[in-house]
Amino acid sequence: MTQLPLPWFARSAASVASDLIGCRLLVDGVGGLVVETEAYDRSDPASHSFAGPTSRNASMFGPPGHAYVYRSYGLHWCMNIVCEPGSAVLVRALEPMAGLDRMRARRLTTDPHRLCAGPGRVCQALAISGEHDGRPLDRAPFVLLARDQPVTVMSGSRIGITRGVQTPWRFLLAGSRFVSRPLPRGRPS
DNA sequence: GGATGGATTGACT
DNA sequence: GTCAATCCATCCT
Repeated sequence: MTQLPLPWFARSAASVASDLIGCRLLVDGVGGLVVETEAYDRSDPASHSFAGPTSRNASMFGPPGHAYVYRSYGLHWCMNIVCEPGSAVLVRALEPMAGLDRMRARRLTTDPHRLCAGPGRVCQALAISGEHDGRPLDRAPFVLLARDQPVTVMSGSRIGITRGVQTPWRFLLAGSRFVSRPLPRGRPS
């Protein structure tokens, strides 16, 4: 079990997003396998960083390997991991592995496939909020471990955006039933 | 100063 | 399938 060092994130978000599939993310001992991510970068019209730094997205322009946590639709939290400046990877789904009891209590559901399937659900299950914005992923309460076995990564179009729709920067663990939505039938985009 | 819409989710028809 | 919840950046007047 190897903790990913912060410089590991100092490269393109798409590259990090693909390599994060199969890694393990824990917050205070609660978490699991990363099975779904999306990449966003400075040149991407769908990205919060597209129009430059603001108070909300300041962490996206901070050091790599730190969290960028923002509020979505006024009520949910979404967690990203910062890569090269102005780019980040959105953590969209985990396969629950540790702290299932705490996840169930926070999420008010017992279905293991609904505990961490979606960016808002991941943050609720792991109790991630604005307090974690800007904090480094190599220190408590975070633990982020490298893959301990090889994985097959699939890619497709990102979810819930209106611009940059064609960019295939959503990454999934092949065959996982813990993703927020399956890839469309047929050839991946 | 006000209106609009979003990297979402859960409840409901 | 539709809709409301509700924060904040952006765009308009």
